[in-house]
Amino acid sequence: MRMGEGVEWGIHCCMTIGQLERIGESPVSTARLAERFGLPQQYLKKRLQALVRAGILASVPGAAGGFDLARRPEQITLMDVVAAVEGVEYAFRCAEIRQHGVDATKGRFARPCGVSVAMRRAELAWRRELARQTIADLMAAAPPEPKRS
Amino acid sequence: MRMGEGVEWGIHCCMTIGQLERIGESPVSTARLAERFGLPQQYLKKRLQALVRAGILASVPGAAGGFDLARRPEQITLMDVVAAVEGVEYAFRCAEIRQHGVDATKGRFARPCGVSVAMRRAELAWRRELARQTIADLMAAAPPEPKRS
DNA sequence: GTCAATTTACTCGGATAGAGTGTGTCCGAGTGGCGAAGG
DNA sequence: CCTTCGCCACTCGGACACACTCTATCCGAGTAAATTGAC
Repeated sequence: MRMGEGVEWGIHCCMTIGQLERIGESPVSTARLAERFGLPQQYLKKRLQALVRAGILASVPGAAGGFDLARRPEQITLMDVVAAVEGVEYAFRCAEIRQHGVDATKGRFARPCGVSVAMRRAELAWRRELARQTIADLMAAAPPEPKRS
Repeated sequence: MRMGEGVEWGIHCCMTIGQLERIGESPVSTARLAERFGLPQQYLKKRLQALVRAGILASVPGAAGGFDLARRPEQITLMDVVAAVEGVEYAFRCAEIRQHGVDATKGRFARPCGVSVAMRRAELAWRRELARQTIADLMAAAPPEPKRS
């Protein structure tokens, strides 16, 4: 199992945008973010669009455009960013293979699949922990952003 | 993010092998497991080999061969199976993009990346929950295995 | 009838093709800033 | 000097190729059981 790198990009970009917004340098263009992190500019933009659709970032078109935080950093959790980039589906998808076999006697599987329940419980713990941390928390722990070069 | 279906297969197969072992029908061949779940036999075998390498299953070659549980069901956690099939690496891999940019002033990033810490904390919660459940637990909650057809 | 060697059929194990998802790049539409011309 | 119009450069947005991982399949090596023959 592997999480796309877009998650790391999204979180760091949200943090940077929040920090730059605080010192009045917003909106922030993808060019600046890409330079800041050494990332492919076009692809980064594509990924940030997903955050816009999810209502985490707000895009500002035009000459001095860029991206702003759509909500206050305290109200953006890591879970929000992960869901926006990776999707809201569960990583474990129960295909109900227990009913596909020849022994799938009627009524044997009325109860929900125990495997699915166990896996979902673990993922819920994961999501709960992600939802506990906000962008603001990470901003507070990160080193301050230097002025524009 | 998406978990491979091999995880579901592996867990269900471990449960079935454990149940059949209990009534003296072991080892269990991949042919029987594939028929039981309606899965491609060859590919299922390939996936179970990963469980053998991880020390979860034991392969018995020969005419009446198949797979056995290498440990007691109480000592096989869902975390073991997931790690065997999906790998032990963390889903979130910190690429340290914060140091790749132009502003990577020396010493600014002496502390570990907060993003990495937060994501790892969430994954640890996930793994903890997976390690809490064993194959034996799921076997107890599942319907009993019918005799060989 | 018993034993042993041989055959046989079944198993696992790893190496080989095909599809789906994620990654990376491109070009077009739209908007705000800037400059020049006119009043 | 101020206002207004037009141009332009910069931005976002979505559509188009490439690479990699996951999925699926095939064939070969090895082993235990079953068979057959001799004793």
